[in-house]
Amino acid sequence: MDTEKSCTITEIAKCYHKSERSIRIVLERIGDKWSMLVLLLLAEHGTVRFHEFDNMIDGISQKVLSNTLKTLETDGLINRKVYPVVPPKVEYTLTELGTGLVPPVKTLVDWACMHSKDILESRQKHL
Amino acid sequence: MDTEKSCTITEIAKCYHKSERSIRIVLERIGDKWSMLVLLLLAEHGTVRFHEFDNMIDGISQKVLSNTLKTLETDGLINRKVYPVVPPKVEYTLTELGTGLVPPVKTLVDWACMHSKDILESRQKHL
DNA sequence: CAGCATCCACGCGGATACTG
DNA sequence: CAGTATCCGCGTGGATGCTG
Repeated sequence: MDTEKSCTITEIAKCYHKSERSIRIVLERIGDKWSMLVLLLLAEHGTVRFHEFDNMIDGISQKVLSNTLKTLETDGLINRKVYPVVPPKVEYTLTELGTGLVPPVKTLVDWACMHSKDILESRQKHL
Repeated sequence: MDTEKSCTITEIAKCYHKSERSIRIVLERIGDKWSMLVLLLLAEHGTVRFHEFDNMIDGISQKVLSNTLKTLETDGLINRKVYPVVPPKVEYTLTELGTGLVPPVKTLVDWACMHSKDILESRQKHL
């Protein structure tokens, strides 16, 4: 019943507030501050370690990075591979599912880049 | 300097935390609870009035709907047309900019519909 | 190195009541 | 009809310090 074959927006609107809806999950993941950035960095670099994320992403804290990675893993979008060595080594990669999400997200980001001026101008006007 | 022609993710990662970045603005808009639903409903219905949104969208409050519409207007994604009659009549439509955002978002929503099972299963596993 | 623990501030979203 | 006004709870994100 929650297979969500009914993908007309009008249908979705009637149960959108139920937080279990996967559409909400995906959109929330996209909207949370860092998830999509992590996803796209993985798409660009293939394999990334924790401290590499920390270096690449300016302004993120370790806790938030940790949470972001954990949630992405829970949602099946990234893999976490731990090497049993000292000092510890952990590598993150995209899953197949995560890889599939990259193109649509990239399209969106490209759109944002192209129309940044329009949006910022509109904001200026309405200030 | 904030023209954001540099659209490699690695570049974006270095200034992503600055909230003025339009990429963040767009992703936030997508991530906030109702904006994309409103956008897609407009894409499906063309013109929608305030109380029609209220009826179509289950679980939204008037205040939140009002805020959502206001922000979308500020960002230049929707138009607000007021008819000077009693009782008041206000119609919302997509702008050109907003119309352009629809296809990428729709792609994302379709992806979410198609892979909802995968995500929910993965969540189950990791609970 | 790759994190967890703790504490805190802020803002979003929700509920309810009121108005031009 | 199409909103505003007010109040409130909660969760996200941030800062700092500690650990296997």
